[in-house]
Amino acid sequence: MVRMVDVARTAGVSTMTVSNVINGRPGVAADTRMRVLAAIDELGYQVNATARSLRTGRTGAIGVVLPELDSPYYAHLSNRLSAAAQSCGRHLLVERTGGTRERELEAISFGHLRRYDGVIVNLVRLDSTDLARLRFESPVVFLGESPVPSRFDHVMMDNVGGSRDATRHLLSTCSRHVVIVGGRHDDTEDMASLRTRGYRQAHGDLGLPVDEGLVVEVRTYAWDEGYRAVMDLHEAGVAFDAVFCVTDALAMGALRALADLDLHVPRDVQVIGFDNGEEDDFLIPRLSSVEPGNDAIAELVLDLLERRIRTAGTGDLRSQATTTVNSRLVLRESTR
Amino acid sequence: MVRMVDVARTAGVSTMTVSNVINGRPGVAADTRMRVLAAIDELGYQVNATARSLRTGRTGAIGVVLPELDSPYYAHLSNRLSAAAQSCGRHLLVERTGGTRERELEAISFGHLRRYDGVIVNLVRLDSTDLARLRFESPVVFLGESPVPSRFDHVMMDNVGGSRDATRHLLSTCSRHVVIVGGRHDDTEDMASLRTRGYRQAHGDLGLPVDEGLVVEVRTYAWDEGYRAVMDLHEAGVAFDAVFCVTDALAMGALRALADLDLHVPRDVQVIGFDNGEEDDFLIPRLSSVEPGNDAIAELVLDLLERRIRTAGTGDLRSQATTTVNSRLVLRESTR
DNA sequence: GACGGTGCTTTCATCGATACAACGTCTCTA
DNA sequence: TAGAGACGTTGTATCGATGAAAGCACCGTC
Repeated sequence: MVRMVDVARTAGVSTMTVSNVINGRPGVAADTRMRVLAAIDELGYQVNATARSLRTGRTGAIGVVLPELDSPYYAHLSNRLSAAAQSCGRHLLVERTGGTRERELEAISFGHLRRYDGVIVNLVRLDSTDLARLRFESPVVFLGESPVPSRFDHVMMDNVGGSRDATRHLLSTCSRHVVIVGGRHDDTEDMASLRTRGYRQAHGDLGLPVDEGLVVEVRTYAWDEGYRAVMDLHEAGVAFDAVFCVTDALAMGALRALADLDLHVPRDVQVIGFDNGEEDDFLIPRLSSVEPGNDAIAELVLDLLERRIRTAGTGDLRSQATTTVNSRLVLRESTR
Repeated sequence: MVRMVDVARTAGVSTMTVSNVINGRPGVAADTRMRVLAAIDELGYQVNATARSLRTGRTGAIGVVLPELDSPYYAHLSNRLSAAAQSCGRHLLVERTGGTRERELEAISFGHLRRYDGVIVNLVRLDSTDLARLRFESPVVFLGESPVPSRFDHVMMDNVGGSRDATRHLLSTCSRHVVIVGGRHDDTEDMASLRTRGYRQAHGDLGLPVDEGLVVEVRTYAWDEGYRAVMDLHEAGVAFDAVFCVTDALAMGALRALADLDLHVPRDVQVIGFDNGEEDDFLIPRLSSVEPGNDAIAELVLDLLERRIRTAGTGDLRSQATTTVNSRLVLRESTR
């Protein structure tokens, strides 16, 4: 284990000088710098990030806490964030909670947050009261649907608006029995409820009643549940001529089920997803979807976090707010 | 900032006793333990992971270094690893290199590896000579195709065998002009070359020549390139009756292109992918694919890493080896 | 020759948790 | 009653880098 003091001895200087060279601080004579660099090279020295971090209180890393890593939405999100962070010279680490309360609590625990200079958190289980008693040192930006206390930065997509647009499109193109896969019967503040709210609003706007039999709840938001939902409806003899799925993965499952039932999309049944994943353009038929402003979200989140990190400790917290990013309906082949 | 010494003062003991309580070490009287726990609770104390890590040399985290996070394969892999690591009580962090040489080098640098107790690395740009001059303190397990010096643990899938099986299936079901999308004309040791090798072997086994015009190179392994490859072939007037894609994403693009060309799968053209992603079962048609043993790989990698971590520093390195996990062809609707 | 300034380098305390060795107290045995 | 051993606790050095402040040359100026 070669330490800074070893480099210093080899170069015939003090550790402070080595530190100055490493951190590019001024006030080191050119030849001294050369000697130090040579010693570093010779000994193969590398800074001990842990020691540095203990001393400075900074880690040089930012964290991203997500429920899952394999759903297309989170996969794209983490990739986007990572690429963006990289381009502004930051190290980004992704971790997964599995969507459990216990691990979400741990992820936002004081001790855990301190591992990073800043953290981006997407919670799905915790609610405002869980967050209320948190004392933060670490800059945090929240992402996602769960409401957070107003003193925190929070970026969310326009779940209600996006769903309303999607549902309205289905209703205005002569579909009369629009299923929502991944909807909720009760109205809380999670993703499913918000998207269902938009679905209800679209019906209300057009003076149409919502048939609760067309609101299908799911256990997960993955492919198989979308498939199962459509199959179950069909077996139960429920008539429908459009399906709005609250995620693209559900929509993929729904498309597959409709194909198995020999129902043509979009002629017999229209389908719209949510997330506008890159793969939507390659499905058969190409999937219409709500684009929640993915790029804008990633950029905004990093921007807010960067600002928090800069102003950390100054007590300057004027900018906290929940920002809602506009969504946009992208129509492809699965709709008329 | 509440420190251990604050807890100690409040509880009227020394920091060592607090440390013993926190780390569940024996030799603390029951009532002392109670007082310490009460003090911890009262002050809201949380261990400073950085300081602990500096002292012990352990971080409690293991790292996963991947080229991308949004390709279905890596997304599933990271999710699997994370879930498995969690179930054996370890904290897992994922980072992305973007597939650049520079960032891959940084990721396996001595200083960077020390951030973790152990690291799982999937490289795509570096070769054996880059790795040759590395001195590791940190336990590392390599994943993926690039060959690594024999002193390291390395888990890879059976790229050649899987591709051979896939190609053989296509050839033995009366396809005579099998395209490989994502193939390579020259033979190196990267993923594309290995999978092309299997493709060539299958031809050789049956005494058939390989038409280099059917070996299509790609820039990335994502959807759009699969689409483009098939479209280009068609526009060039190349005749083919089967497509083997070296990743599932490419295959999705290929399926989409074939649909646009009004070619029926599998009647006119058969398609096989590679990776056996969960979404394959929901594509139209359901995609036949090579299952590379994803679960086995994740389990094996963590197991090897765990062993490395345990034996770290003991100089006990007998177990290094390249392990190849068996692959298996999963036939669905895109093949006859 | 004394003085002040500048440019470079060193000294030393510090960050917070851990582990070794030592210590005092108590109990048990010879 | 001395000696050994177990038990619980404490003092202190340590991990490796950092930063404030002090020290030391060296130069030009009056």
